[in-house]
Amino acid sequence: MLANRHHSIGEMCDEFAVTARALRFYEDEQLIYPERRGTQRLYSDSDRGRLAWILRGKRVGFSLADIREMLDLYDLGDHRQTQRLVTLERCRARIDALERQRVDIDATIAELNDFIALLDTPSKD
Amino acid sequence: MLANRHHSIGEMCDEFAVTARALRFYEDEQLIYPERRGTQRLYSDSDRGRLAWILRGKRVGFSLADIREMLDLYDLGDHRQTQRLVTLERCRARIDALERQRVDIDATIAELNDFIALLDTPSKD
DNA sequence: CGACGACTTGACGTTCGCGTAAACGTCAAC
DNA sequence: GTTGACGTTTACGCGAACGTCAAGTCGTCG
Repeated sequence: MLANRHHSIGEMCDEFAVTARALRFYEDEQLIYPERRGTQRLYSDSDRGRLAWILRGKRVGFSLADIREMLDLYDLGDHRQTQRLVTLERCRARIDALERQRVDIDATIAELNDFIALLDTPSKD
Repeated sequence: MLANRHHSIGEMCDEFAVTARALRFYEDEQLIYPERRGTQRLYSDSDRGRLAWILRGKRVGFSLADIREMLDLYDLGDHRQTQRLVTLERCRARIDALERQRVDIDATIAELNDFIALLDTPSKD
């Protein structure tokens, strides 16, 4: 495998199916810091790892701000214990939130069914 | 029961637990049309019905635009058959969407659990 | 008369994650 | 030299559902 090569922004876009605009935005938002050769961005394998992290975080519903916080803990020098713990806790909290969402969804479906029933009953006009 | 009385905006706010800003916004968005006495808004019982409709629609996840469309069908002169049918279909579509959301939530929870497992495995640094 | 509270309109601010030009630089290929 | 693909920055826009002033109007109670 070709490790430690540098990738252009276009290559990253292809590989991860994101737009260049998104990558630049993540950089603006301090989520990733590719090197530069002149003005061009050069993404290392480590940057690819961070991006994978970012995209996974997005998939599971974390905000970019949340993701940045967790990524920041990576460079903390305590062998990533803090990052591990914080991320663990965030994941658990997220799972709780999702489970609450599921309950809400079920309740909403029930209310919709009630509504449908109400629409089926003839009204008195 | 005291029917056909008129209610001030403040009374409506208290009864339905919404802000006056929201009620004015719904009016701007053509969801409700209270009468005026001078500049003051007067909400009839029919307006209260519409508002109840609006809030129920919001609870089950319809956008205000969706709700307006459905409310507009009320005044169609076909004894509300069209409204009934359209609303029925929207409700069914909404239920489908919610069920898909629930599937997504379950998948996300699964991915989070995988992630947690991954965090628990010792890494090689 | 004057204060007070409820109400009015108008308009800008908020949150999130980028999209979408505009206008320009850089580099290799032809 | 020129074309084309790719890259760059800056900056405004969007969509949803209101929040939050600002500045004024209206009616009423004492």
